[in-house]
Amino acid sequence: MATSKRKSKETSATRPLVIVESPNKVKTISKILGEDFVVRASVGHFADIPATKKGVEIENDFALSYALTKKGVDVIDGLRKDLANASELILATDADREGEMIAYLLDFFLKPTIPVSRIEFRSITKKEVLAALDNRRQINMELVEAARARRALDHLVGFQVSPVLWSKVRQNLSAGRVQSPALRLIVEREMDRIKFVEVEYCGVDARLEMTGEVTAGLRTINTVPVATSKDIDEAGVVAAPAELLLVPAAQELVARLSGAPLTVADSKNSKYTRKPYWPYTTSTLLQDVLSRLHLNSNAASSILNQLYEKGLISYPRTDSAQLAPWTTEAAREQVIAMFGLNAVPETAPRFPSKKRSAQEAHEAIRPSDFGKRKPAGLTAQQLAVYELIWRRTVASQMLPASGTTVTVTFTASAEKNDYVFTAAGTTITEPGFRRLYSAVDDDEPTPLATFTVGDTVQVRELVINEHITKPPARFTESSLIKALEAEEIGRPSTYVPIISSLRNEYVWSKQGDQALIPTVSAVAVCNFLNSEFKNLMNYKFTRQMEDRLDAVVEGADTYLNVVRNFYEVGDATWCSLKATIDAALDTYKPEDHPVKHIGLHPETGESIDLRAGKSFAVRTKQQKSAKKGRGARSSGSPYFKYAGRNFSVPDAMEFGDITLDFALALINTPRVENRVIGEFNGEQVEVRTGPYGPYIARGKVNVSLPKELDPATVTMEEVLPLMQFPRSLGTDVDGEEVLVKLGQYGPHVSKAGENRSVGSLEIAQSITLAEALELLSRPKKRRGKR
DNA sequence: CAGTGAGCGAGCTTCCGCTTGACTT
Repeated sequence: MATSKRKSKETSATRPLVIVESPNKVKTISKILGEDFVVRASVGHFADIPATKKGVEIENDFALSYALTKKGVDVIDGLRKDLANASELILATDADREGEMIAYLLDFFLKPTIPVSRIEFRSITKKEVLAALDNRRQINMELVEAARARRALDHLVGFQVSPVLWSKVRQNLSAGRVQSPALRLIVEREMDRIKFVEVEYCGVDARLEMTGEVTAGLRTINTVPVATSKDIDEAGVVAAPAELLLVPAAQELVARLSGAPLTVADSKNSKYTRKPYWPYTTSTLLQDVLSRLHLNSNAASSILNQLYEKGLISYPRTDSAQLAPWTTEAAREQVIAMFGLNAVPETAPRFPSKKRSAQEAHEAIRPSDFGKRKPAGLTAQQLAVYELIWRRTVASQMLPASGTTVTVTFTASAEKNDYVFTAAGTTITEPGFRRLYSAVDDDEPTPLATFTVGDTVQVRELVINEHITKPPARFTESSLIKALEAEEIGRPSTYVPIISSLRNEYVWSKQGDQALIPTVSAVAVCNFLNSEFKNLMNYKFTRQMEDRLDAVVEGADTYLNVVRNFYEVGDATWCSLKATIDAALDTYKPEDHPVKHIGLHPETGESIDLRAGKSFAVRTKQQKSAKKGRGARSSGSPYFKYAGRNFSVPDAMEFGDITLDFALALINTPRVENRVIGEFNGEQVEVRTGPYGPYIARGKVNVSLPKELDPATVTMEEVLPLMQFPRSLGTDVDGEEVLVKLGQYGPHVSKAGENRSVGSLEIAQSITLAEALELLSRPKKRRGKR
């Protein structure tokens, strides 16, 4: 009998073709299936509906015509060749709605004449993949219909509502099912911060006279609770029965109580238990990585992908925290090896998603091999992320942390007033999962000394702590992802792109800070959408959509009915999108809706209103991505009008800072006219003021005026040093000229298209050829985020 | 990147969800 190996090669023309989504899965699955199968990848979606209003043919029963994407043409070409030699086609795309759509589109574009079947597996193990092969089915058309409905609905929202923004707010803006509620979260939080009323309050701590540091905090005065931040709301109102303690009263109190001992009135024990954290999903992992490693979400997400490509972790885009049985077992074995048999619970905990929209097509994010504790060849950041994943997954199989929390109550009396202080501490008897993992915001439990009821303790010192209530924190990339996931808005593969997309027009951050600050445009768009598109801005919108799609999957509803109801007819869930759009176009008068009424001019009484930029200035997408574009046009910035003049306000300005004082200062700043200050190399040199401040224009070269120079008085002599650029440093041994230039990204050296930043103008002025060549020989820095 | 929005008007912008690479200074 011929060896099976040779046989399979000879008959390769009849091997089944298995198609998955991720190219990174191909190798693993090939290894499992052996040479009897050919495994290929679709590389995600390879076809889409056109990105125009015609993407959904409303007049034609909302038909969708999918066409191959640029990348998809090559993918399908390759797959066709593989198909020509295949005995059958097995569609093994992800086990979720989009995966079913991709399977359907593969079938649609490949038009196979051989048998076709669909299989699914949630983790790539021999057992599961082989079991899947024995469990063939046909493409589930209900799932496909639901996916089409999702696609159509998103397209309709994006491509019908965005143009309304162009006509009512300003050009170049966008709206979408996911991005618009995300924007609302950020803008609403900003408004909460602006409205926030700060309140000063005090606390009093008694440091007890005993060995070891014990501090008891004042809780009540004559049974009236002393207000803490949690008793004070955003409007500065204190919730009864708590009352504010202010500095003078606190000082009086301290004077009165000074020297008085505290009596131990009560000591209560309660059980302390903390369950292990669930294994990571994309959302929880991104949150943890962002808050621990201080990366932006793009960087974090690419590290996850790198670990995945190296085969060190399971698939990084998942909404499931579930572990496959063998993973659970491997994690438990790891725990037992490290901490003994008693460190694992009798039955392994399970982590089924509580979210209706969860598709759970993959496992939780976990190490591929628990034996790999510190894989070699990783960067410090990659290792740190791997380590987190390893710890969290293994810890998920450990015992809860448990112990006892003691709360001791002390009393003191002075001048007919009764004062109650409390102190609390926790003694851990079983550290459990905490031996491997604790969250960033977990408090470290500390034990409290033992007190006997009836004893008295001397007070070493009474300390007054002054506080001011803090406004709610702005969203960070991390907390935004958390909020989106909580509202079930967006999918694991889109959390990071959504943030990038918001950063395009709607949010910005200060250097070195993670807080997301909305632009003025963001507020304008949010105000408009809140007023005219309440449904879309409802945080429940996506959940409502998912319910409707579920009905399609169950066969209780159809694509046409869902999409038509959404767009044209309206029903119990939705009012017609078309009617809403028409109403907005018809009745919304932008002039009646300033972004903000700044105030009245104190002398003239004239109203000063902030308005979004106008439509005449448009920056094309090509220009945004710094490709060759058409003429230099920029996005209109917000402005206010006063006394017939327009005053622009930077779009990236904190909304709360756009006050009447700010406006008056702008109005009173003398205007600097453009001014020719001299000539250089036969070209006129002019000082101008642009949207980014004053600059020097010479021919086609623009250079920002350094801050220390005043545009009103600056002389040719002062700007002469700026005129020396671009400057030749000479030629390298290979004959290439080396230049120093002032460019869009600052001063840099340049040789044959290679560029390196030189950091400062001073260095640019003094740099030598040798230094420039040294810089150019260094590896390129990765392009950093702003 | 480069304006102090008069008027005219053509032409442009835009979604979410799957995947990887390629990546300015």
